[in-house]
Amino acid sequence: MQTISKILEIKFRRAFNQLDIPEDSPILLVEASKPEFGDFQINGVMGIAKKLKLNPRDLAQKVIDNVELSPEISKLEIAGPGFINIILDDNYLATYISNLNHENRFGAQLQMGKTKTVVIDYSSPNLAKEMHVGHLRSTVIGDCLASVFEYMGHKVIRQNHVGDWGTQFGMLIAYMIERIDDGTFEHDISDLEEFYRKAKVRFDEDATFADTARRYVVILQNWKNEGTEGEKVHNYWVSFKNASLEHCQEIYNKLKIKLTHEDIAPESMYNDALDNVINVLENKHLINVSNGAKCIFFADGELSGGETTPYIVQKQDGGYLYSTTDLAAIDYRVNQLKGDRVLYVVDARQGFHFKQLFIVGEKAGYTTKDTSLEHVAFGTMTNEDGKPFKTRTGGTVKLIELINEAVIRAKKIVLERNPDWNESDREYLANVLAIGAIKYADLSKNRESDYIFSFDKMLAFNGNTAPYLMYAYTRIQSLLRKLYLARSSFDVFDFAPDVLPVHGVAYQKHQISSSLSMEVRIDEEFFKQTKIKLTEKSEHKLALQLANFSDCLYMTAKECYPHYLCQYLYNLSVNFMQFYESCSILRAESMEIKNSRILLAHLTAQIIKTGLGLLGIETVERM
RNA sequence: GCAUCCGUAGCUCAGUUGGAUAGAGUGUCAGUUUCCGAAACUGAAGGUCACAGGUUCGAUCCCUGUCGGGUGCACCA
Repeated sequence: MQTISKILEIKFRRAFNQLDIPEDSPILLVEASKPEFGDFQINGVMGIAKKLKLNPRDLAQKVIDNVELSPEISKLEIAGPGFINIILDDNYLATYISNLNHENRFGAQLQMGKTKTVVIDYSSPNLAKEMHVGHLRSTVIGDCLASVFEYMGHKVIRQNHVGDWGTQFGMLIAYMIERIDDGTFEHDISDLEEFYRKAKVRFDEDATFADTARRYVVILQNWKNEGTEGEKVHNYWVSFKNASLEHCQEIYNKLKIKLTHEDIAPESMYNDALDNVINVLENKHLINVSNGAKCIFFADGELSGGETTPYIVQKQDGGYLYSTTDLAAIDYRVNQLKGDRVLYVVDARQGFHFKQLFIVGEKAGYTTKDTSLEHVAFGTMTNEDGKPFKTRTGGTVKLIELINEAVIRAKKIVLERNPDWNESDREYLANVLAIGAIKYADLSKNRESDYIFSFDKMLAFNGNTAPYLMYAYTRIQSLLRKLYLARSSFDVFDFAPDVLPVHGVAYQKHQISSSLSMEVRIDEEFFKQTKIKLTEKSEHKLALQLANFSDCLYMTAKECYPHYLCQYLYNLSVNFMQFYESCSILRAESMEIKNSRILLAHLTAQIIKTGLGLLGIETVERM
């Protein structure tokens, strides 16, 4: 069993072969651009006709004559200058989506084919400071992509390449020790930003302090040989890092980001490998010394511009740079972790650096022909004037503040909508909505363009937003709940006997005692005994969209574009709403159709929930 | 200066190796609740795809140029 688009492609390729059309001619099978053009369309015939100097409509007709319709296709039509429109057979489509379920990941497993190892570098905050809004996109986009790859059956290795190295840390440790000595140090370092600011002030105003700070950096680098002071400085460094990582983890927990301690691969991890990076480059005669710095220069055309800027791997004072670390990281990710695709979810402004890095990495021999290093670039987050997102005074906005603000606003809205709810339910919903809104607003836009952040727009609760998708889901769940009679307060339900023939199950996902998180599911027996029947147009449309889930995931993963998945889920929800408005379920004309529609609704809910889950967005059962 | 990304409806955005009459949402206006959740659905209006050439059956997409904007370019990360 394969995706419908793949099956159609094979069918048409066979027809092409019978007409002696070269194997490398593209079929160009795509989803129909408009409903009146059917379900799929073939765009390739016109190009081929031109190449072979044939009349495109005649060729299209010949192709159609050679395609075996049954059982997938109900009708083929020639349209315009030589398009072929494909209308799928209702029975076939119905059977196809009947086979979509959790076990085969709604068809996504079909794409597994070759399992790849995907290394994803994302989030990667600097531990010297608290996470700020600039870290949001990398964190959210990277986490989504990791989930998608995993869901499709690939092996995913997350790499949180946190910044725990560099001159700032000498300064921070010096300040930390100073505070400990005068007894004013707080061990949790509750406000890292403030701590950094004060350390910087000390660094700038006091030359002795600055010298100490610089000395600590050197000590840190060689601490194993620096005796007890080295050990002391090293230990403070470790404890500072841990404090900072706790801040990060707090954010990850709030945002439901899957990163854990296991995924942390700090810059310092590569320290011992840096000498060797230089050796490798030198052995390959790639290094030139310029102004005392070790550089790699590029040949004309190698970078398609910007070749005059060298890639510096060692400063004149002997120190290494992030460019050196990044090379060591390539070696590790490709040769230790065995990554087939190595993704860097990093700001687009670092595009030039990655362009250079990947070329040098290849020259150094760290990559193979089969490895793909990819800069998954994203644009800058701006305010509503299109300017970088800053506080009124021009400072950086802490990520935690942005999250809290979104929750506060969501709470207000929930209170207006559901004044009769209890406090804990409202709070729970507000959290899910706020986090979902933040993530969806980001993920639903093409990651490569700059993105205007607006609380008002993302919390608008209508249109292409997380709340709309969540609403579609709750509407279906509400419908399914109606099909059950409550037997006890929360956990077990019976089907109403005249509706469904078998037992259903309901269970609680979370520990909180609330119907918000009580999910109703239809059990396997019902699936087995119910046949989907597509009679109405809106049912056909919905079914087609359900069938295309795995194609959507495939494209999302291929291009690393989460907005493909968002667009898909939005369209699915719209299709469902239209179906829901035009086809009565509870009052369907027959039991057969009623049960079929219940299954359609159920399947829709499950795919919305799964899709949102891949975006990192939770669902609720009521809202 | 070189490089790079962008310019699509009032606003926010889609547009999958070049495909049919360029699509959504929002906002505006007009409809739809004795019926499964109106946080919904239906319809109308809204466009010189920045501009000018070129390539071809066909260009928002590819090429050239112009205008306007963002970003990056030697020892920070």
